[in-house]
Amino acid sequence: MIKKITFADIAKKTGYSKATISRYFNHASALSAETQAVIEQAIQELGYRENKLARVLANGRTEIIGVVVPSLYMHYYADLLEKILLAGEEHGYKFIVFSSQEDRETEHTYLSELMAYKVEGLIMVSHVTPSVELAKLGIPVVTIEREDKYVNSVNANNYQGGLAASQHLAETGCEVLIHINGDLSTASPAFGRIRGFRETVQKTGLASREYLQRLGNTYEEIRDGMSAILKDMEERFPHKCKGIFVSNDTAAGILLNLIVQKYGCFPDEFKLVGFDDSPISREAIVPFTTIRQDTRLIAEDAMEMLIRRIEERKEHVPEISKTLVHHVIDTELIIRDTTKKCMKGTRQ
Amino acid sequence: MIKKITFADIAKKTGYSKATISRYFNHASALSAETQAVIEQAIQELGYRENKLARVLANGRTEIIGVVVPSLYMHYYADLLEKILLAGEEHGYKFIVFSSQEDRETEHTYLSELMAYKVEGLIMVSHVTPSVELAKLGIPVVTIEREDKYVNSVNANNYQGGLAASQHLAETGCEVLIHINGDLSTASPAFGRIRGFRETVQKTGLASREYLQRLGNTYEEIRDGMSAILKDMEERFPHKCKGIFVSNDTAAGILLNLIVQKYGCFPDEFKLVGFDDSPISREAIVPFTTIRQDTRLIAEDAMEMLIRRIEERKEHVPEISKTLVHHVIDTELIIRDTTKKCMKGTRQ
DNA sequence: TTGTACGCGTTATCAA
DNA sequence: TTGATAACGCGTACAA
Repeated sequence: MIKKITFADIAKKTGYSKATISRYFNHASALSAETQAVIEQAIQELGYRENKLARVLANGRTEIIGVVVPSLYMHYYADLLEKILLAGEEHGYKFIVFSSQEDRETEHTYLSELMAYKVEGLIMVSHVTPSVELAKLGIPVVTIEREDKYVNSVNANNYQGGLAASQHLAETGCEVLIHINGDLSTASPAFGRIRGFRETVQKTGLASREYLQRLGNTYEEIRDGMSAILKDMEERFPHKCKGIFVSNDTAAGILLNLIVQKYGCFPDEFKLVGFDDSPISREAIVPFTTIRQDTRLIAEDAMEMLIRRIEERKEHVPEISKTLVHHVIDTELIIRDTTKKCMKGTRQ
Repeated sequence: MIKKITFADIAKKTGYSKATISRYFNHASALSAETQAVIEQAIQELGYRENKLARVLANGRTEIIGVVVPSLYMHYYADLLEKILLAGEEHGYKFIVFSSQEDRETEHTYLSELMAYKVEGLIMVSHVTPSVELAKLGIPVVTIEREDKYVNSVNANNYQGGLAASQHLAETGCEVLIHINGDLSTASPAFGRIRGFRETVQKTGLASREYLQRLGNTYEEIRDGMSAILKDMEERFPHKCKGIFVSNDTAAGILLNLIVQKYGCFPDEFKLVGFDDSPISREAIVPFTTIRQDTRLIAEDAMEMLIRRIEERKEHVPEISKTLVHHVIDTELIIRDTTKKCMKGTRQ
């Protein structure tokens, strides 16, 4: 910044024109070897630093993608963001990142900023802005694990995950299947976990119970909720082998602790499966079974999808493609120590 | 992007000049109320979208700050990044974020990109690029919790944290003080934790032992390391009340689990303090005492420091200020359930 | 209060 | 293979 060396300076020093200097950076092969060497030399001597923003004004390509996450406090989002950044950088994209705290208005401001900076596409992870709004932005958008009616998306196969979790519980010999989840809208991809659970209940004919209620965002809230649920479960299904499928690892971990604290161990009477494969599932006092979402795959797929749209727009006129794509990435059951076969086993 | 409306279009439609349209956005108060209304109207009708990149070319201000974190897998970095984003957005800055995976070369590329995009400043959290390099960039730089000899920085008061942790252990009546940490360079701010520990050992005259070795990055590595350390501690100090200060919560949590798994509870013979106040410290089977780094304060301070430098450069010629500033933010002891007073207590 | 004219650093289009 | 010149969209003296 101290002295801004530009193409003009290099041109003057080398005797070539600005156009040739530009070519050196963009189509070097079109220059004679000698020219390249001369320019290379001058660039070094002058200490030239490229200015990609000026290039943007001239050719329209920012190579910037916008990302909005709901927060980074939750491990899942942080992990996902990291994978998104890595996937995009391989293709030469940079990211302007916003964490919206799930505030609709804030998010609106952020989206305006992103548009003002002419981002070429948007990866939307936050879920407070409806997809209709996103579709209106006029740039390629891919959402991850959120309502996606009017935009492209990549989601985990929540249904399959819910199915795998509950089937696994049934197979361990549980007598009653229990599902703990938030109070989800059916439009949310995560609702698939509930569908998977319900299907298993139907297929197996096992007794069941769903606790669908706001789980809370703080440790204390979640703990109190889990505590009440634990009490209720024990009253309703005493001495039955209870297979519990909790929709996220944080809540699952807290429930696990409540159980271990109460019994001094994780009793055979309980089986537990979480969701996300976040660090706590592995680091818990009893490492617990969970459903892994492959964030790397999800991010790479989203990135590829977005880049494809961006390329399309460059070739086929700026007419935004109206064919929406929704990808679903399979999940994986990670079996750990909370789903050992029931010893009493009336079933099996 | 579909049709790019520019100031020229607004000017044509309203009959005003481009300059006046520009004024509408930058010095609206200098226009008559009527003019403002007319322009406002035209903007709406045309569906104008501002282009902040063109503005950059004209006035040099990108309002973009670069951030490089080592990774987002660790909760501490994700949390810190979130706070940085929030602190900066309040001042109208946007962030291009890179996660370098602690790779020196990758990081070099990222830094070049940031310079090419004319970021106004850099927040550096990753620690593989020495500060001499950072100082050469020619833009304001603030580092957080890393080697900072040649640049401005904000760090947690690691010394105070180490002191508080070990003193607290001493006060609970521990007979031997133990510190587990990585094999740190003395240039690393985190080395202050070791200094704090050592000073407490000297002051109290208690028996002590330091385990300074690579802790590892995976659960398995850390667990194996902790397991060996636990064994060694027990052999060296049988039946003594052991006060253990572990330099991060992940490792502390794993050690805690090993102890609880072995004894079926967290015995009076052990006292434990972690570092970071990451979620695991609260969600562990026995919520454990830890040292909290106020990431919000750290981020806000770093942001303020950086912005100050940026402003300075705008006024006082582009001569980069050579007076370095290093801030230190106090930590806080969070007392939970792993540091209850020793019952046997030969001391106290 | 408003307009004119030029500059910001690069790329694209035509020529040569 | 290279050059001249006009964009790109906005800000800002300077003038009116």
